[in-house]
Amino acid sequence: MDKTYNPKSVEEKIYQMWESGNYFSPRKTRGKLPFSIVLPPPNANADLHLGHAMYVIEDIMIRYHRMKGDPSLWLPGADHAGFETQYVFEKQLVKEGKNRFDYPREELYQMIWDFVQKNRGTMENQLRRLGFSLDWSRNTFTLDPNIVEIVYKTFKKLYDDGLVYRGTRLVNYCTRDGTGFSDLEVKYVERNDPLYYMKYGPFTIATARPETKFRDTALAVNPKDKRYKDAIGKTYDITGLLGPVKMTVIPDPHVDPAFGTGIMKVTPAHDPHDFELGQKFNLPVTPIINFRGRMDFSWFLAKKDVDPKYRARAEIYHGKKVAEARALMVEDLKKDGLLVKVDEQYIHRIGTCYKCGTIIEPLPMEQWFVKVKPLADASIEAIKKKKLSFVPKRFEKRAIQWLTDFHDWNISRQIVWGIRIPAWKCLDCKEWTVTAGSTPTTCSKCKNNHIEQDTDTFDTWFSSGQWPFATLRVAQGKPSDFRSNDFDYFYPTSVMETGYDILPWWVCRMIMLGIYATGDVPFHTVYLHGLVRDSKGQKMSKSRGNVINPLKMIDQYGADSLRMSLVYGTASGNDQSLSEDKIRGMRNFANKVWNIGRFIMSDTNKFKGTETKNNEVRKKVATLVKTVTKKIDSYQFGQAAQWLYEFTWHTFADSYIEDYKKGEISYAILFNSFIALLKLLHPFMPFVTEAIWSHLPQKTNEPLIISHW
RNA sequence: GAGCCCAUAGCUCAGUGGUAGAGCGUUUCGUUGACAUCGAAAAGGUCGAUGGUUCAAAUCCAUCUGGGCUCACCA
Repeated sequence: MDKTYNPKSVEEKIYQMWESGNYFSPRKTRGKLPFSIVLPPPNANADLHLGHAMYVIEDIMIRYHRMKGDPSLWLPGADHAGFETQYVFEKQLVKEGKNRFDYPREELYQMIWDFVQKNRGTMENQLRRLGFSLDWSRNTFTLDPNIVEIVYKTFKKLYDDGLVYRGTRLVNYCTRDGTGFSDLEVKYVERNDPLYYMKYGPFTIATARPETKFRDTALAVNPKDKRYKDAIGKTYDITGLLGPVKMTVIPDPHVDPAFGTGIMKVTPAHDPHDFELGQKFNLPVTPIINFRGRMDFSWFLAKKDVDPKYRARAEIYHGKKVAEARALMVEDLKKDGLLVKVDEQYIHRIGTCYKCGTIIEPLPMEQWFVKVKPLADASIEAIKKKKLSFVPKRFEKRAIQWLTDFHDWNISRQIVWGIRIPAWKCLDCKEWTVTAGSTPTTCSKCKNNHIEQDTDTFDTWFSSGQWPFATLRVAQGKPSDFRSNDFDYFYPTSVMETGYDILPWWVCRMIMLGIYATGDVPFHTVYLHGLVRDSKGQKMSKSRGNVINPLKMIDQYGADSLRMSLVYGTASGNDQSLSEDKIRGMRNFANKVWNIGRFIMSDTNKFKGTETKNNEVRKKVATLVKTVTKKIDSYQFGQAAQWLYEFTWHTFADSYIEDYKKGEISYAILFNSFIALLKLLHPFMPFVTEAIWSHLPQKTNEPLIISHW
């Protein structure tokens, strides 16, 4: 054995030994309670970052349960990450002076497919580098045909049950990326924008978006507001920038009398609240902004006998970008004497695209929506009935809050990279035919054969939301296995371990879709880890230049050091700061363990003496086993790691080895204690412990990974 | 407007009813066989503030202060 532990020389060999020995594949055993975790599938085409390295917690649980003898399955997979991936790909296209519209759909899809395939192996090998004991024989990808089939089935079932519907709603649309989003993809940012007070017939209204006022359909006031009580129900003549219009005043209890002038313009086509109000009062939805984020005055220009002055104005506005048009209109308002005042101090929150930062336009669009409430209600019930618990507990409240607040979920995306929606529109009767994946030849309503498939794809989270049951239904063990279908044996899975930041995006959706599709929760425990930040507590990001690359750290200090750093002294749900110093410290610890092993190997039975401390050692080790077991069982991995670190270094090395040299402890006791310690350390630091194990004289040839806890 | 989290040694964080903990850093000493990726020793905190519950509070409760996060249809 070398004087210092050299991770590079052993890690790859050991991982190969594990993998080729099939130790990662569980043996399904009748009468034994299985333990299963589905790995949150990383983006297939991206490198791993430290957040992924946090899955070490899953490896600790899996290795622990495997050693306890539970049939333990950790199921790997990759996510096609629809929009995220297409976004990265498009950026590359732009660099080459092209864009996505230069290619037909099929060609673009194929190009992205190739792009992803090229990068796919990297991510999986990086998971191996971390020492993750994933069962690669069950590896899956969200675009595997058999996974897609399951996603289609769920969609069809939802459709048949009336839980998926096609409808025109205001959709969060990014005019730069050219797709609609669900509510979760909208990032709200605080901004200071001018609030314009303008004359509006007999009234004055305040608005931050004067450009949409041409398609106002009503005025709204709070019914309790005495100032406008008499106006409700009446229609007024109003002269705007494009001439006279008629506008009726409607009551709306949501109007805040203290805001602006207490009277609000209603624009159903461009404001979510106005849209709802419009539904209630039967107002038309009349857009004035198109999907490229430009003003659309074609409805006005199409009018006959319009005052040439107004027509000229509309021609100027038409086709201009929103911000540009707004500036022009404000000038014109001034000219016409319609601008009363401008509040420059106005601060509000506007929706932006979480990816590119472009202002999200709420635009009326026909999309597929999931009716969330029934699904959410069933999920809340399951949580309240304790079929599902959260670690730490506080996230239960948060999950319920999310599930309560969800609006209907827009699952259509106007991108090609993803699972194309299995719905066909009849060009004659305009009805939709939905299948579970098969291609229909005729319209299900009018039996005509003029049908065309929807060009949209599913929101990535719609497929990954089905991940636990989809992967288990697809992954089959050997036919000879007890319960060859993994789903029957491993579902519901034991634990879902992931970052708390995707609780609403992913965890809540998995609960909803899992219960809906299988009748049972997808997992019993949700363990949420915190974000990994830099040593100053700042978020790691490329632009800040403070990103720690996990692979680089493994190269430098070994996988065990990185693993231990991420676990040691951390608590569930809390963010942690990680510094290279800490990783270095853990590298030293790995070396310490190595050298204890070296000492035990080289210095056998030399020292004779009174052996008065044998019992004390025996007792202490027994306590340690109990404590570490308890900590792992209660998901306190950070504390388990601390106990192990403390005992190994400051009790075993500093005291026991010294006492042994004095002859106060027998070699047999020292040796057996070390064996126990190696086992306890193994889930946390699998490589160094397995390496030492292979040097120790053993009765069996069994590797440490399957030794008994 | 609502909710959640954090505040403990110079730095980063564990601990959560019973005499204050770790890692890194600092100071002093140590060159021999497990390990300098080491060892021995030391300095350093009235556990954010105030009040309460308790025989006992960093730990439970209330209020406050500072920092962070999330949600909400403020036009």
